[in-house]
Amino acid sequence: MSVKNKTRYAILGVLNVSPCTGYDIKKYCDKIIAHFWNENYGHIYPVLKSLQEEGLIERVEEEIQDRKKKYAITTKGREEFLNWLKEPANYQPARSEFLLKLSFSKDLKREEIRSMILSYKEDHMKKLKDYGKMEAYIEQNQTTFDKDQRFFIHAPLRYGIISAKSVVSWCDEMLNEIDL
Amino acid sequence: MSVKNKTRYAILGVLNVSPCTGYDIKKYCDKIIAHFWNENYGHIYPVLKSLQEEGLIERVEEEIQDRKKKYAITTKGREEFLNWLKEPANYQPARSEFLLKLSFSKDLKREEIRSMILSYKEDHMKKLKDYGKMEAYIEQNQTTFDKDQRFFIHAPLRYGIISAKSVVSWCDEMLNEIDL
DNA sequence: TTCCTCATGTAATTCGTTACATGATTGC
DNA sequence: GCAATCATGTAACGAATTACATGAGGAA
Repeated sequence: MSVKNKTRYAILGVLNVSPCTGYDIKKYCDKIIAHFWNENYGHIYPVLKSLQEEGLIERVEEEIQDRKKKYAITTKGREEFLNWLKEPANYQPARSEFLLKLSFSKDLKREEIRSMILSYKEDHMKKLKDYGKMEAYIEQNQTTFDKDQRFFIHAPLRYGIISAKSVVSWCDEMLNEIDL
Repeated sequence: MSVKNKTRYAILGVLNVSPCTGYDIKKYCDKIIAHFWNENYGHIYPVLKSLQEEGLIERVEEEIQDRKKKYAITTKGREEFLNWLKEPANYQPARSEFLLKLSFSKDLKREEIRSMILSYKEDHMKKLKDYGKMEAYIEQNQTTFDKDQRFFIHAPLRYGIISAKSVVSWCDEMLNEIDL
């Protein structure tokens, strides 16, 4: 178990949806789950290799003609994946560079702090806009996804929306307070 | 610049408040900023050493009698720290193990998903309770902190409260939706 | 023919956590 | 005398990012 980590399960999870290549996995991360997960090639390929060595995934050779390496999850892999799913999610120690800066900002000018919060607010409003687009897309293509599928795409998205909204309202509260 | 990272600035930030030891820095992290930042000894001590080598901090020998190593930020260190403060906070790629699991949970029973969300809700309600206590403490000891100080402690705390509340309401929304 | 996307991988480095190791001091 | 806290550090490991390296195929 040379490389054992979160990536491991992210990969198994994607392969549990459907067999695909390392490249596809990266795309899935960037397109579908980007707002709460990220992966990079430098990690995907080595983990893919070690998962195969452990027998949790296997090569699928449809047409061996090309250089693509398509993988599928094995029974053993599915078992390990489901076990992981059922475990409670690990507590993740928070690390917000923004809050760290803010909490240390006593020596900055009021105006600098204002603009710091303002730009943070804008970032989150932009996020909100993106999420809105995604949500609209899911709504419009209701027929594409069945009700179950929709929940698993929609739920994390709602999470993003609600969180971003709460950040925006926090920003407003702080911008107000800072002028007093 | 052997060890250059966030820890670097977290340490400079704490030392910019007041000179202290590595041990004190750890305590500050655990007590004051734990809800949005964490550090561990294994990282603090080496970084402390390299910051000293770079001349950003220096030893303070009050009474050399004891084994304590008290550090203070230097002018050079303060300069670098303020420069960092003024830069916009780096975008941090999100990684939520909980959302990753949820989005991959299509093969779990509805009841399992319910309890997954429920326990997540409880975690955040507990957080909320802790934040409430801290907030009350600050309110009660208003005289201890001047208005400026209060803002920099209170603002991140409010952030935590607002965020946790939004998570709780998301959980309720999802628990409701899952039964439909 | 040039650029973009597809596609796979390695190496170097940095970053962060955990375990290990040690010992003084303080309060009960 | 014992436990808890104070106090400092190293080593090993594991995780994650970035840079590097390569090349095919298709579109403009």
